[in-house]
Amino acid sequence: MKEGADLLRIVGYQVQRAGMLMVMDARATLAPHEISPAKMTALILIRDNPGSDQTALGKALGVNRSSAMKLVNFLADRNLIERRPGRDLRTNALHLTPDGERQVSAILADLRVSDERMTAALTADEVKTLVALLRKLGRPAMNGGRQSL
Amino acid sequence: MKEGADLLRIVGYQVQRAGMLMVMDARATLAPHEISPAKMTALILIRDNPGSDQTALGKALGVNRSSAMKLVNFLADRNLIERRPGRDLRTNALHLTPDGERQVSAILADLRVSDERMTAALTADEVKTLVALLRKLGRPAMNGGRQSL
DNA sequence: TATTGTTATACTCTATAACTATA
DNA sequence: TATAGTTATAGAGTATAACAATA
Repeated sequence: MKEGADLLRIVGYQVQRAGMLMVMDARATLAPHEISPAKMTALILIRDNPGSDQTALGKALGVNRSSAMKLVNFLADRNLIERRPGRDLRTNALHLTPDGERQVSAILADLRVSDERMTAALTADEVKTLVALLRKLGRPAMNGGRQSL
Repeated sequence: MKEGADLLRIVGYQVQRAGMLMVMDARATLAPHEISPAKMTALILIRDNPGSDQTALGKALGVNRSSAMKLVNFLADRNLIERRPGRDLRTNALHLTPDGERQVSAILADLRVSDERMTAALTADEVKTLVALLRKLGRPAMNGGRQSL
């Protein structure tokens, strides 16, 4: 099936479709570790932001509190992370366990293999450009702070 | 929450995250039409590939036959598309109805507004570059047809 | 034998709403 | 009043497995 002129021009479709292909490969690659790409992302975010609470994790992942709960439960049940007392009595401070630290490195190695396979058609410069452009999406246009009409 | 060095480098994460932001905006924009971004994609694909069968539609969308069935049922129930006799007695040929043709144009207008809002920070050239790079993902590296070691 | 459509079923992911403890 | 965590429930979306009809 061919993508017509409209689909070729809708950036959201192109981004979403490429993302789907990348995630499908990542999912298959991570399957032996019994962890999904989204859960691996959560694990990495907790590692890089130790002491964060569940609500902040959810916001970073684009899901709500109760969905974040499920991710945290999954990771905690597998002893990859633990809930420690947070800044007040309502909040949990999320941290990787020693076992989590060890496993995240191993899984990350496999994830990088998948990522490099899927980006093999791009030069290093192209990858840099791609990521820079992706990170501009969903943000207001830059025009020196002046108000546009 | 901050994206650490690993997440910044994993292209699949960046693509998937940007795609999520784009799709979230598209979903909210299309909500009044009571159609999801994925279903709208299916509708556009059928319009641009009239006479295709359900299996081909599924492959184009990255889902299997039974999932494609649900999409086709949804669109057919709303009289946006119809199943006509296909190239043999097993297959359906999918076509937009006159009503579907009318509606797809209206929905597309709204979808473009969302897409342009989310890409407002990029120049026209940057959008072209972004789409070109996205379309290289998930394909083997180009090296003039010569075999790499 | 293989393919297409179809159906039933189950699983994953997510959201909503309500509740509690705390702020 | 507002916020964090929690729980139960429901709704999408998808996959698997089976079957009938056709190739």
